Amino acid sequence: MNEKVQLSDDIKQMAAYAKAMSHPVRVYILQKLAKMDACCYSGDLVDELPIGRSTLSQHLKELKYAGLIQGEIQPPYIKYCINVENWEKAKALFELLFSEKVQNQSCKIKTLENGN
Amino acid sequence: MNEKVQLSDDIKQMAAYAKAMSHPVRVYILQKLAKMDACCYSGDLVDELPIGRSTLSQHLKELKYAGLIQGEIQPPYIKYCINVENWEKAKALFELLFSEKVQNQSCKIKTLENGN
DNA sequence: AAATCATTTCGTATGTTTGCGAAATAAAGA
DNA sequence: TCTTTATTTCGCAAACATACGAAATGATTT
Repeated sequence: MNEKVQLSDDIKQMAAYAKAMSHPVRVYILQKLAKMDACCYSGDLVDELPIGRSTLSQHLKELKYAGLIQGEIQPPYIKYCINVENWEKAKALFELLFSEKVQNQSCKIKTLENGN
Repeated sequence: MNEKVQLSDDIKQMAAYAKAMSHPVRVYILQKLAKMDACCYSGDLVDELPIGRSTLSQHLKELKYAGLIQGEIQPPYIKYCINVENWEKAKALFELLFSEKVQNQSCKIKTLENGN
């Protein structure tokens, strides 16, 4: 009776990208790298963000792990920038989800408040 | 010397939306609600997803908390659908981030592999 | 009033994330 | 070679996320 669905690779991939973007510091880094259309150093970031070096390093690691950024060792620095290939993949996945033209349905009344 | 930046509300909001989307089950639910352009019941979902009722309920709660869905009590069911207003907000935030035309930079060589 | 149905909340276990400072690494300059 | 600089890894603590089954809720049907 229960036709259990198996969650597709696209869905899992999208969740993984979303997870990488689920922290304000990481959104900030991505925005900065995308906006600059350029690379930047860990040191630049630690100066402007209210977190410690090791914490920033972990956030960068997360973004690398998700594939959204990449780093090139350029002693004595490491230069980070967007991983364009995966960035486009993420873009496509989010665009696809948000492209559905959602309309207000019958359940307009928010009977269940947010946060409860 | 350290001009610490304070993370903007938009960045925090975007991270919150991303967090809500950071689990495959929740992506699946959002996709389904957006695609159907319709509402659905918790019972419909529990039949097709490989998770228990209480776990599903928590995922729905997360999505409600983030504001991406809303539920209308329609005894004996609860009908869920996309919260259009916030959906559009999320869409706009993601579009803005991804709209930056990123190009390959000098750090094309992935010296740091993903996952390490 | 009792049984049923859909869903949520509670309690609990386990695992993951976030943060820090200290130590490690790795390259460059004195 | 010793020191400095940039970054990461380690070890730890606190907080949060995910999952489950059992109990609670709240409305409907018998």
